[in-house]
Amino acid sequence: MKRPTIADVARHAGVSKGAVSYALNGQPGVSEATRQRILAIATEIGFSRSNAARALSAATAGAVGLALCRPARTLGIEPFFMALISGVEAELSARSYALTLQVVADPDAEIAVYRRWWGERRVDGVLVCDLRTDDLRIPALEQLQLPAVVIGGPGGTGDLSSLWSDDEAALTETVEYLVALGHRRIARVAGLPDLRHTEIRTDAFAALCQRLGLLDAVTVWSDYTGEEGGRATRRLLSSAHRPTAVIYDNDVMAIAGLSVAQEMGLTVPGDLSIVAWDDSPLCRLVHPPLTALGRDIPAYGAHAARQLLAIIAGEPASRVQDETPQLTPRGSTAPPRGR
Amino acid sequence: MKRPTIADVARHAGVSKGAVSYALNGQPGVSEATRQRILAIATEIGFSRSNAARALSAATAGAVGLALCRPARTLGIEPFFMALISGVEAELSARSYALTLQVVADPDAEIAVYRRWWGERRVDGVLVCDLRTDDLRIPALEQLQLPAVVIGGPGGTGDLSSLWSDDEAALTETVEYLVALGHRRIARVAGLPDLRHTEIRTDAFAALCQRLGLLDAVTVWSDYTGEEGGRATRRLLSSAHRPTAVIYDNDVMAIAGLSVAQEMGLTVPGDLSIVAWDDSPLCRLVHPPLTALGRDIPAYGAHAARQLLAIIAGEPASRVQDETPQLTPRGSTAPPRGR
DNA sequence: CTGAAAGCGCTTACAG
DNA sequence: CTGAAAGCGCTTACAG
Repeated sequence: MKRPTIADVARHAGVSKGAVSYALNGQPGVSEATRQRILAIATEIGFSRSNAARALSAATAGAVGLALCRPARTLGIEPFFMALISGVEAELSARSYALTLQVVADPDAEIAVYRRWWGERRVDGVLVCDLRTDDLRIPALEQLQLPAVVIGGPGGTGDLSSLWSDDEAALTETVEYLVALGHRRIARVAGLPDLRHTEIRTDAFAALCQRLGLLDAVTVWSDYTGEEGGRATRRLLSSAHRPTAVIYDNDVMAIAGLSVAQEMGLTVPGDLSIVAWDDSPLCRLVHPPLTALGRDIPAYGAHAARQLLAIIAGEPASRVQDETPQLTPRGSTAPPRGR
Repeated sequence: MKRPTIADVARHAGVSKGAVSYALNGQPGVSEATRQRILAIATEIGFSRSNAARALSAATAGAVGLALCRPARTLGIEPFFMALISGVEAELSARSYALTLQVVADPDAEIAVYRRWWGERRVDGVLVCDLRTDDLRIPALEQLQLPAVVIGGPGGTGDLSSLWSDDEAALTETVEYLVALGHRRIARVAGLPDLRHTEIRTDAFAALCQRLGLLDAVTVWSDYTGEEGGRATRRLLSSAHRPTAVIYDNDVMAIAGLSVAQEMGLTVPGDLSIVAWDDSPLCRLVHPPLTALGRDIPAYGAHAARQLLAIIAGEPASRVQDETPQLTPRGSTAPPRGR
């Protein structure tokens, strides 16, 4: 099939190519009547604007980039990313932007991808995930002046726009809930230690437990995989003063922790209460269903996308706090059985 | 930052823009020495080719499209898609192709996306998932003459290329294994009934069970969600002649089934054996770990991507049978407890 | 093996 | 409000 071009529309409408372009872009330069006629003809002959030509002359790619920098095995299993992507994508496609996705091995490779995207004019901006402490991607993006929204923070995002949720508040709510149930020995299985939000949660947990006088509070680090989450749980439950409640930094590790508890002959929630961060359908899949900290992740992604499109449109950088995760109590938490 | 263009490289190298283009594309027209010199200069001044300009003049988008047509809630939770995407992406980025992702609501919307991508010259080809019976996307893509690889089959893919795994063989291996363990009442919780691979599995299951004289063999349909998988399991386990083994069409439903069995006071594998299709880390997360039919899904995605790139490069359509899923026995299957 | 030039399909100042 | 024209940064026949 031969694709119609703007010249075909112009010929059919009896106007110049320029007029068609103005009509298509909703810009002044054509009368409303002419605009409508041009648009109708464009639809009629099945015209779509060539993205390449538009990208070249208008210096806009019509696409937004997302580089995902976790090992493939972690990526696949956490529902978080797919949920985020679906939200991002919904917002982008409503505004006729495409989403370009790339999986990278490490932050250096990710920076290389940003440079290439910038050089190739592949994307008009990027969404940055998994903010780290002293994240080298931030100065790299600042230097490229590539529009970007960092999904993470607050803090550590330089002059770039950012979007985050109040993990400190969510953690506080969770710990206070567990304390109200009667727990005094609470542990936490954290995600990768150099991620900024892990750091925020760890600091908040330490400070809060000290304030509440929970001396046995301990954080152990993991990598978000079920394997590591299970191992960490096994270690925790084997210690002399084993915790009566564990907070996990993601759903997958929490489910692995539940299995380990069952395997060690402990009942949940009788012997051990479990809370999962990042509520997902997985949490309702297991028995007992997991108490979890949830938020609307597709909406989170949609907000980030909208924020990025605003910056691409020329608005100044912004820092936005999104919805705070809410605790949904389910069957995995209860008062500790008296011992 | 000002982006260097091909003209800058040409000036630095003291050659014409055409020569730089030939050097970049590895085409005859420049001597090997000149090519090396041009490439070195390009790297030195940080040149990347504008994708827009290349797309416009070479009539190639440098991108491949993937439209995902499941509701967001199913998408996020099944590890399958992320694993597939990571494999696709690895293959594409190794050949400097980008992956354009779009989430769509239904097959009609998906066809509209293909038309738009074609009209905008956004992608050079597409990967088609979730092949259905009488799939309208097939004639639409044939009409557009948009290069495509259908991940699914065999059959029902018209003149398009396709890639599939032998689900009939995998199902047969599984049923024979369960029968060897002593199971006679085997049920199957299937995915969406209008998906081609569900149909293939259902037909194979019915034929095989009849051949083996398993008269209670029953297939119930579901939608891949844990919720529906759990409901189907509850129904099966409440029937007078409840099955002693259930085969699930995905990992998520199998885990939900396990929870339901536990909730109903049945032990797995003592009272009920469970097999999950699409082995994933989730299957090893639960207790007992699930016996599962697995294959290398990133490799599957990579193969599909490679096949598509070959077609884009002008090779004829091909139909390829990929690796057959392998059964990995774990703790969720055993001989049925005598009753 | 190399250079000059047309052309891909748009957008956008610039005249009218 | 509209038209003619330059230009975006490449690729690719076409001459030399």
